[in-house]
Formats: sequence, C-alpha cells, structure tokens
Amino acid sequence: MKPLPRSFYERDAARVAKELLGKVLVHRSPEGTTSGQIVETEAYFGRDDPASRASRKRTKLNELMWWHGGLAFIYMVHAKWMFNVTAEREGVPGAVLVRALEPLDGVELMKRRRGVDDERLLTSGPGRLTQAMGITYDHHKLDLTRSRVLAILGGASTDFKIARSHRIGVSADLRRELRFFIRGNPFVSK
DNA sequence: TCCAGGATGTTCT
DNA sequence: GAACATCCTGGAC
Repeated sequence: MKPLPRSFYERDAARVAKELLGKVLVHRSPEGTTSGQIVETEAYFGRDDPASRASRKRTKLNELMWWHGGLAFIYMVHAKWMFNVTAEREGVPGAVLVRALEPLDGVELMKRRRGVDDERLLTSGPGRLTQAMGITYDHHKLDLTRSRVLAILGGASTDFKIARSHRIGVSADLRRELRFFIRGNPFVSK
C-alpha cells in the first residue's frame, strides 16, 4: 500500500472526509508501529463555517488550514490532541478531523499507551486515537504524502456502507451533515 | 502573569 | 445523558 497522493487531499474537504473512510493511518515510532483503519471523520471549512478554527483570524495555530492538502494538522482541545489532515488547495482553508479508527497493527502498544485493555476503548474518539497511536504536536506540519513516520495508505477495504450525521461537540454547526462514518462499525465513537 | 475556553473523556446516575 | 476533571493556548491585562 502506498501513501495517498497530494491530489487526493486537494479537493473539497467533505469529499476528502468521506473518501478517507476505510484508508489506513500508520505511525512508525521508536516504540513500535501502530496502524488503524479510519472509520469516522468530520469536514471543516473556512470563513463560512462557525465551528471551524479557520472561521476566526488566521494565527500561527490554525494557519495550516490554508496550506496545501495532505499535511498533519494537530491541536489540543480539552487537554487532548486532535489529529486532522489538511484539505483543499493552497490558499483555501479546509481540514478533516479523524474521529475514530479500527485498530490493526500494534494493538498491545496501543493498550499500553492508553492504559486500558478493552479494544473498543482504544481508538473510538479523536482524543483516544491520538493517545493510542502516539500522535502529538511533534507531528504537526508533517507531510503525509512523503513522511515515513506518519502516513495514510490507500488500498484498504471498500466493502462497507457510509453513513453521515451532524458534527459532534461543536457549538454552532452548519445545516450540512459533515460527519461521515462506516455504518455498523463498532469502533465509531458514540 | 493570569485566566477563560475548548472539534473531549470518564464516570456516575 | 449529565457532571466534572483536564491543561494548553493566546489574548487580556
């Protein structure tokens, strides 16, 4: 499996979010390799999206949303790291939040990092999956199309049904439903 | 320097 | 389903 190319990411954020389902996120760390299939995502846009970090002024923290697609965009909420991928072409703000994974490789390492034994609790939430995968602000700005450390690989299963809903935990959501998840997958959050 | 807030998680009912 | 612990960030002062 090869990393998804830049052209995959430089499109409408909602489309990128939807098509990231079923792809595989891999982190190669000194402790070992962990990977998981993406089962839940959310799309975020720019100025017209009140829930987006890019709806406010461009700062050092959110500027990656304006950069080109395919970069790791990481920030902290409620003392938890959130893992996003930038979408859209350079100059157009957009990002996809990865909300849940189905663990594949390195399950024992994930359990150790999370301090829990129940597989369902390892990666079924945005803060949980970063902890299980060992993703931190160190990975901010990493190019997912080139990095050997952190990558999203294509070619995974497409044998699933996609469901959608409103985004979770946002104070002011858009009318559009921008959360995508694999229907019936036990690792989807909530 | 201080402090409110936030795209959450856990634990309790 | 609701309370609350958690802790970094940047803007306010």
